[in-house]
Amino acid sequence: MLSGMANPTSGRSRQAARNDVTILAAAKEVFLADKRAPVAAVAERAGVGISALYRRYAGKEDLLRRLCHDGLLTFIDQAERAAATADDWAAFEAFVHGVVEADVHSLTVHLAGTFTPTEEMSADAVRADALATALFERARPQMRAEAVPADLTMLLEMCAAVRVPDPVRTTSLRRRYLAMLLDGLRAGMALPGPAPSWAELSWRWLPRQDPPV
Amino acid sequence: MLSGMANPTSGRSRQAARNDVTILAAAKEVFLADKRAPVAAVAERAGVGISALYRRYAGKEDLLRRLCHDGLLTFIDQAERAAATADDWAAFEAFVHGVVEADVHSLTVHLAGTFTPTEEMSADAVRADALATALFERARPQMRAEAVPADLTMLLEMCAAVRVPDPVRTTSLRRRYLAMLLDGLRAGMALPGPAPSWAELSWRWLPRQDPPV
DNA sequence: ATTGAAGCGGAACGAAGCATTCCGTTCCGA
DNA sequence: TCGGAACGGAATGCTTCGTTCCGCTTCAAT
Repeated sequence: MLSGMANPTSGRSRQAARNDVTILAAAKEVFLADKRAPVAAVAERAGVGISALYRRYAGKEDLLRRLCHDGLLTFIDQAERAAATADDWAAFEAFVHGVVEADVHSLTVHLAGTFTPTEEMSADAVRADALATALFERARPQMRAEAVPADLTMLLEMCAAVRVPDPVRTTSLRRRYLAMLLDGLRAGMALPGPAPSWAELSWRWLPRQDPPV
Repeated sequence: MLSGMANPTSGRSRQAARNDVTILAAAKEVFLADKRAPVAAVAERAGVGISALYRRYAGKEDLLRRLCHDGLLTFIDQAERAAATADDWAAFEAFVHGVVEADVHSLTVHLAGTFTPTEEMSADAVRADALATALFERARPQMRAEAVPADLTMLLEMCAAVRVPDPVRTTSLRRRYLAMLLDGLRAGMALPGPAPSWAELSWRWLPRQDPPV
């Protein structure tokens, strides 16, 4: 085995390695558009057969879990990068922008509940929450008085609801309404009703079969 | 036929008339929670058999259409009531509050596309849009410069995305974030990217089978 | 050249889920 | 007493999907 794997663009294992990322990217696209999409749709989008997919993942749930975990890691990454920014509000803003841009929210929250989470995932979720809360707290002095960290979750949720057929336009529009939301987060009169508690939002992570819209 | 229908709370036709509203209310609840819910779920929620439902509607699509049309009429009604308010911003605010409170948005936009609309529905949709735009225009002087009527659609969309298992709490939280959104609609610096056009938002009314999450 | 197996495509299979129909029953109203 | 409106719910037939299986291709080591 002189070469190990000789040709960089050819060879069986090269193709296989490329399929790894292709399938994952296809899965992200497909499940972002429809979280209930069939597995076959992912394979079709990736331009591979179903076997290529089942060779890599034990089943649909396994793929979903991987996708969700990847999103969670992106979330954490964005938080850590943004935390380096000196200005408190700028750091918070950079973080939220990064999360919205990457469309991470749909991958985590919307897919959560469709599989039983790993312990590692749960730990990462806690870590992600801690990082996000820290960023929020830094920026809080510049927000209206009633703002709480749980509001961040809902802001992201609302941004994820902005969706048109064209993905590029979707991103553009999300920027628009994120700006509005952040402006609303900073100024205004007293907000009606009690703020959301963490408990009220954590139901998303519980296993469920029902498809809320 | 002395009595016509004697006992007000009993009698076959009385029960039937009551089922009319019961089924419609059940359908609203069920399809609000999951627009892809099976017809049987509606019957179960209403506490009736499936026949009782199929006696009233030609099929699932028929029921969906009816539900959507009802929502559209509620939307129009809210707009007309709000239009009577003298203060321009107060009128707009009352309208949006009313629509969010009634959770009309999910009934119209989210259900649109799951059936072929009636001509009457299309006409009502145009009428609804005109009324909403008028309300918007009246309040526009108090908004940030770039605001356009299409923004209203997205604001409602974002409010509809606020959802927790408890319906009462959902309404409460929507009030909270609607307040934030309206504050953001009024003040702030320049918004990024072009505003949405009507054409970009009208795709929702086109027949489709895909379930965008 | 041979060959063993990794990778793979896609048909086939079996389990669900669901809209709709059908039939037997109940009970109002004359 | 009786016709039939209204109904409950099982039965039907179809579609959708996750998963498995079989045979083919391709690569690398011999």
